[in-house]
Amino acid sequence: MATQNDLAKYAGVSAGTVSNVVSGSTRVSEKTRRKVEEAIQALNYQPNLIARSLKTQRTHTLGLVVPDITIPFFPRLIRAVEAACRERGYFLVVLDSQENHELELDMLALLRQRVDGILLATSGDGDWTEAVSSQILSGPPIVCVDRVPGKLNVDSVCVDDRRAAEMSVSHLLSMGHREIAIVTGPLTLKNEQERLRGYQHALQMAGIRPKNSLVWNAGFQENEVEAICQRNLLRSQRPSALLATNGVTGLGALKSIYAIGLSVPNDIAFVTFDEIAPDTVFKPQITSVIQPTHEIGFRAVELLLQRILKKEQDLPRSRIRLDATLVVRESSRRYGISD
Amino acid sequence: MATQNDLAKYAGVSAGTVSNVVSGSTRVSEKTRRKVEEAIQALNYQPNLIARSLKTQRTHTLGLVVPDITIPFFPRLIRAVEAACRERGYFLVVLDSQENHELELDMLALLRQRVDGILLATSGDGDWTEAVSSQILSGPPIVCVDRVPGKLNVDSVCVDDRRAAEMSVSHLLSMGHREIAIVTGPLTLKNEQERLRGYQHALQMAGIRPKNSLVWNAGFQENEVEAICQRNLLRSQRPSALLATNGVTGLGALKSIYAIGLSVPNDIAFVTFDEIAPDTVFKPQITSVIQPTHEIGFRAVELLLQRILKKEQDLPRSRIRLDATLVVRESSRRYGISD
DNA sequence: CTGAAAGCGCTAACAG
DNA sequence: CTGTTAGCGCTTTCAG
Repeated sequence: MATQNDLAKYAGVSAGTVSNVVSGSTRVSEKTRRKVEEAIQALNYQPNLIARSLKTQRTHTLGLVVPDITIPFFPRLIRAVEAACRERGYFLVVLDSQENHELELDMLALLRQRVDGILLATSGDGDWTEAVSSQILSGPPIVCVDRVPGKLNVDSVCVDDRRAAEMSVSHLLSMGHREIAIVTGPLTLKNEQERLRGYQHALQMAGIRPKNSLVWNAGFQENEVEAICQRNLLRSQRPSALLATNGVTGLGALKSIYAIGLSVPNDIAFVTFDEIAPDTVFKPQITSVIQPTHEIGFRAVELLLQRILKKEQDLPRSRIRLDATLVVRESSRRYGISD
Repeated sequence: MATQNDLAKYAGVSAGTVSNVVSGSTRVSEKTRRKVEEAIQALNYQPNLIARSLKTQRTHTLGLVVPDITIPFFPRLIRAVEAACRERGYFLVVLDSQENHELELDMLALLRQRVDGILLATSGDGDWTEAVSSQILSGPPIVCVDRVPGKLNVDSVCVDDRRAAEMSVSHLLSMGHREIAIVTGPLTLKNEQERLRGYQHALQMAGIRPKNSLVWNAGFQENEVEAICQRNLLRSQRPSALLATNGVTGLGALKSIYAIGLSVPNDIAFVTFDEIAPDTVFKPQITSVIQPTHEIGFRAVELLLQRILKKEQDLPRSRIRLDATLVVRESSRRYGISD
């Protein structure tokens, strides 16, 4: 691999001048620029990024930590973020914390020296103690995407969780349901709190008093979700509709519905946040709250780069909220109405 | 961030000695080692990886390029590879080439300076001309996983494609099918060639002459797959069973079966390589060839690290083949037999 | 506009 | 066993 020094010798100029050409400085005459560019061609020069990083203290790389790469939502988010990075000339490294807070903190630590900024969709499993938070916040800037820890004071980009939940509940109400249960993920996440709030608010607006017995708070462990759903579904008065606030509880709830031998939507109507399977082939097709993945990714990268590049002016915290879309499919169709 | 120099001053020793302690050299007395370790604690020292890389020409990082992160198989593979890397103390960066050969080559180029070795599951879309190949092979060592380009002479780890296909066909034969079609991905991939060969071989063993009209060669573009399948399924003599050689053609085929209004397995039996949806909830449940993802990932990392670490002895090319498992579910059940 | 020189933080000889 | 030294390849003053 040729170095700038080699170029300098080949072109008969100094190393500093070569550097100026390579980094596109204007302080170089046309003539020498041309000479250096020839040398670049001739020696097939590629700048050494590691050396550059050592000098500039910038890696020109962003990190994205997702909580579970096997959930279909996250690959889509990854693609969006990757596209945004590519557009801005940044390299992206993706890590999967496997819904494990310890691992997540490890990964954040690993990223610290390797990236200029971090996009974080946190695991639901997190404590985010004061100590941990300040430790993390002392590293490269962070923007939370999709999943926002309740306690951490950071920039974030996600959907308007409350409205999305309200929309889902309104839909179920309009289908004639009055007994609507909700199965949430961990309430340590701001999103889950908001989605729950939206659910409660929509019910109240419709003159229905939310019942605690219809709020099923689960974590993100499959077994846990299924156990909680099964237990509740087997009780004497089963709700006529169920809203899951994310893909994990959605899939878990659906599994438990089937395990018990109920069918959707005839025995129980079902709506979930996020897609949990390819939507055209498999039955039942699930009514879902779809997030604008692409926009989330782009806005998050944009925000993060602002933080990175304009560190001078301490921007106020941004909480960007985007609109989600409810896609109505079979699983919430009115009783007894079929294809 | 404290540097080794800071440590040296704090501990009253030289920088070189600090380095010896940090990199675990034995050539250090107990006493000075202790002094330095105290300094490390006191100053909360973290070695600077970039500086280390610049010096050692190693990043202690591996790269994994997958062709489509939205296909459920790849997130699982990523997890396995990530686990293997973690176990060996390596950092992993994952890139998604989106089934686009140009992008794939770009990414390979980006990785060149950032990793010590590359795991590649190639896009089906690739040409791998002589020029491109030698260009790539001049970079860090590569091991292909799951998908192997026909032309590229590299180490690889994948399932025994031929046997897996034979197994699938045998299963369909045992269910009474004689007219079995196959829908393949691009035959530029060694795997697809092998799977096709396995299909043909299994038929011949059963005394059935493979027909060209039952070999549907598609690419990895959804539209393409669906178009080809639809066209063929609408012909006068429809096969009674269909084998898809990967998750992409599998999902495409299934979509076209449904689009035409056929049902599985009553109108046509169906088997595919790889899982294309969560298996317990959605109907129909699909009979699938399951790959040992975990083992693939571990073997691939192991092989790659051998290449990286033992460059002296020019190891011969390894082609590791592992056994796949056929999981029989509804979609290939015998006609007229239901739950 | 160009050259010389320092130094980012680390490792790896090599003396002592 | 420890200190000194010379870079890895690049950017960035600072003189000229």
